[in-house]
Amino acid sequence: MIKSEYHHGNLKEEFLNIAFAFIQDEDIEKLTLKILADKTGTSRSSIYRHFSSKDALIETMIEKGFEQFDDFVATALRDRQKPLIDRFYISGKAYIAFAKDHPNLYRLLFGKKYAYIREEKMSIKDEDCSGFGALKIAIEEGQKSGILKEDDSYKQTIMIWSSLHGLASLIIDGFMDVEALYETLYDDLFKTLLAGIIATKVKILSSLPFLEKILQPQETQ
Amino acid sequence: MIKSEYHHGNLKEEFLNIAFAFIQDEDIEKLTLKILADKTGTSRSSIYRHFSSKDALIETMIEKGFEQFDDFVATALRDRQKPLIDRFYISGKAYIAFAKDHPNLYRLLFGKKYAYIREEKMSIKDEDCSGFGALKIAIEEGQKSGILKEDDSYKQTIMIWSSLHGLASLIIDGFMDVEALYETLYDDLFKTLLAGIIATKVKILSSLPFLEKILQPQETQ
DNA sequence: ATATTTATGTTAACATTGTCAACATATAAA
DNA sequence: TTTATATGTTGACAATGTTAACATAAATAT
Repeated sequence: MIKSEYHHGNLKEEFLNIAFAFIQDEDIEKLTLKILADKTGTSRSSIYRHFSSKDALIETMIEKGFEQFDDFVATALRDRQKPLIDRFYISGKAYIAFAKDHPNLYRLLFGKKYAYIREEKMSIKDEDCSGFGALKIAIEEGQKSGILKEDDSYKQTIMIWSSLHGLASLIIDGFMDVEALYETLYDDLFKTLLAGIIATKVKILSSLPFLEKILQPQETQ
Repeated sequence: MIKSEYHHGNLKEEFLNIAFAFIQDEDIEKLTLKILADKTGTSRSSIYRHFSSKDALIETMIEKGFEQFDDFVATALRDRQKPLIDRFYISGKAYIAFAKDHPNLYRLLFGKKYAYIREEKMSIKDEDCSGFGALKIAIEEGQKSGILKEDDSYKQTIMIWSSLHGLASLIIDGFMDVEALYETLYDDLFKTLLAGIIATKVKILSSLPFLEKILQPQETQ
């Protein structure tokens, strides 16, 4: 493929790369077609040869973003080598870390504006590839093995997810000084939520020392 | 005050009223100066006689919005007639209700874009008037009276707030079908969070029947 | 009362935005 | 070699927030 002055050669991917690099630092709202044009050395309207609109580019970003997110968050959940409780802990921490490391992308994925894309990507249908589905499956695994209380797994998944989402959102949206406390907050939240779904009569394994107390059959402290 | 053709008379307030009415149905992003102009029968730039910019109008909305929010959410928290646990329950439910009833306003108040306004309004300084401060005070009240475990009240406040914020956000931002389940979810979340902060050896009062189980000194179930 | 100042609204212009039609050129296919 | 397709440019469009220059009503001073 000869490098020509006129044809760029790989514009579509470069648009996406530039856009992802951009939201690493700035909100997606600030991204303009002019910025994309300038950084690629093309004109403002060249994007329309590759995306039907600016929104279509963003929609593609969201789809790719969810793949990144799901990989990063759900991989630990699926690792059957580790104790289930540890997988929850690690995966939840990865969730927060992802939001902290990519706040603008996280907001894009879980904000209101493009909720319709999320619905497609996170739908229950693809339980094994979405992070949400992976959590639900892990919860069901815990119920079957007796580690977790029998309950509506969908409801429990949402409850845990919502708490993670809340903590992540407060951190990245600059709510008071949550960020300074987030590690302790995460541990506290994890313990509390775990205590809410865990079965009490079963001996449960974890390699995480700080969890020992709640993992022993409960006594009034 | 004579009604003139040229001078409107009460434009500033009317701009705010129209803007609040607008975000009852649509996102703040969709509000334009043209809309404000048309609805008041003035020109697009008349707003600049009352606000230094469009953002300044929105900032005023946020300040007023927080007053609404704090009133709606924190009033129950301060009502010392009721048992403390019930106040938590009612106030948390009001939090969710506010978000559900005014999703665009809620997003405006707790989103990233105008976080700097929130910092002023919610600062620790005015503990008695902000909803956040009221929750913190109520938690401290619970600790002093022995109902709640001794712990860092600021940290606990954030933990509870973040869970509420997470549930509210998932509901209003269209995350799967959370809205359909939210009442059950709220009750479950409340019980779980309460179990995490409650003192176990004290007899605690509530007029809420469904809380009885966790309010009795815990036994393995 | 009259004159002056201040408050409030209008008009016209600006740069910036996303978008599109008409055109241009490079690559691929016939 | 011709034709078709893919990809990029140019120039225009309406809509946006904003500002300067102007207009008029209301408040204040004389």
